[in-house]
Amino acid sequence: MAKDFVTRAENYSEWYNQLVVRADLAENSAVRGCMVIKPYGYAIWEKMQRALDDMFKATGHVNAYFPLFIPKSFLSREADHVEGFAKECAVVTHYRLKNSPDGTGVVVDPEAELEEPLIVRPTSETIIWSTYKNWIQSYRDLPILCNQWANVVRWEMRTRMFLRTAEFLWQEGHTAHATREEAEAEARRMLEVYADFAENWMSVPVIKGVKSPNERFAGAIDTYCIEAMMQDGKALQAGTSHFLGQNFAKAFEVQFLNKENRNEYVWATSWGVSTRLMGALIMTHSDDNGLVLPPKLAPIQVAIVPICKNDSQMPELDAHIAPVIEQLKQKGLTVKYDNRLEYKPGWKFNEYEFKGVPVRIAIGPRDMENGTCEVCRRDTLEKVTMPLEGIAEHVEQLLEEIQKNLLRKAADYRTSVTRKVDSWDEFTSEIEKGGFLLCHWDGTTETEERIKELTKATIRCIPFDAPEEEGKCVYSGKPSHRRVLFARAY
RNA sequence: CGGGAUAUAGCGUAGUCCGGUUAUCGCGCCUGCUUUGGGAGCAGGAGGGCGCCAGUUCGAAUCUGGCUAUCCCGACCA
Repeated sequence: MAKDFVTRAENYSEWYNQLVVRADLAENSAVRGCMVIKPYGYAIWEKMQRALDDMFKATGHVNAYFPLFIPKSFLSREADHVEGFAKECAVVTHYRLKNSPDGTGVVVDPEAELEEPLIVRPTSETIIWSTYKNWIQSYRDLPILCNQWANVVRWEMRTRMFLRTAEFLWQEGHTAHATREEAEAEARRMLEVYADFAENWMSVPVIKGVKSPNERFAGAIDTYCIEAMMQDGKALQAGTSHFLGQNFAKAFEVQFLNKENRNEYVWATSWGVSTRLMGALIMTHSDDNGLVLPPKLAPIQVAIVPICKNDSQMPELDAHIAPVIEQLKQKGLTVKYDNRLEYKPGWKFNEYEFKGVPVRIAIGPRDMENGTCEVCRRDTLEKVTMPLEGIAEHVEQLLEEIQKNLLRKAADYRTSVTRKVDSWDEFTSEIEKGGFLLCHWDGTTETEERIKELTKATIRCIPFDAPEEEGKCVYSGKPSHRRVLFARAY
């Protein structure tokens, strides 16, 4: 059968959407801009959640849950915050429907208008800080290190599966601290957690840095971020951590009594990653054969496909393979044994490649005779026939190798599309090729916006590890002390 | 909200310019037999009235008007 999507479309986004659909991850919902995450896709998200949650707990955080609805007045308490989100809010104005007068259905009951409209949270800073006000009186109540797993709604003009949906799942951490230093350190620490997760669980290399003032979160003093590079040369913001200063504490009157018996405003951070990470995962590793998943996040780590001459042989193969499955499970691996008779082996091979299963084992009559099996790794599609003896140990090592290889491959790719650019001519031609451009920038928002206007490139971040280096702004020629990271982004 | 495009079976599509028997083909689905080491073969079968509304006409998937939805490009954004 002809492969019907894998010839990479001219249009990368078409390829991506096809890939998502074919890999059984998600589909568009009947609700505009919303996404149905299918069981296989959700299984990946659950693995991400679990890993992240463990990392949050290990850094002393606890989970809580806050309301979906935010009174309109709360949102407007912090000026920058409301300005940033006002244009994309879903608003609840009524609480009841009634039969329409002409009998053709139901209409909103005009009698049932809310006194104050409710906003479906686009993020929870406001509702949480209105709550923290009640939780905090003295320095003894600090710090508060809370996280919530939730859904949020941002009414985006244009949506895209996993990368920008109207409703999305995420976690948002909201912490409260007694000192500026402690809050800043917290924001930086959580960014490290995200970078660690991206690289060691997702095999997605990221660049850590700070956003330019223009790209800052609405209401933040500083926004730290991790930036990833997708295979089509576009950058993707994969996670953010904000140092909020005392902005929200002031907006919601959250003060604490310090050791000197004086009232002080609380210092805040917030940080979040979303189902967008799944978009990053897909766009970083996938190839024309389908999804490629890092072993640590793959819902199925090993797929075993028995091959037999006829139906009656299957019980014999089942018996032969049962101990192998057992050994693999003993190692804590997730194994899918697919002995369905209605699909042929070739079909199954393709199916598990679509789904990104890291390792596939095939065992047939020939192997039964020889005591062997065929092991195929998804990242390189390399096939090796080897003894069944010790297969569990081998697979365990292979999975680790694949996990590392994916990161290495992605990092090599990123290196190959990252270059230093020093002139405006070069910038305009190089940006067309995609990738990261490391350039000097004069530090002004005017220049940044002008560059965006002319080239669609934005400053992804000012990398933490950018060395001090004298140079001239790639656009204005004004002096600069370090290079910043430019790219076209999702 | 501006520019462009599309809407025919569960999915992907032909037909639309130039109206005319029973709306095309592929995948998938159902039945049977043969198959099973890279998406099996053959035979038979089920399923749609062409996004919605109105109009023109003896006759509309096809022409006209309106509406809706989706996709792409902008503006906006994690």
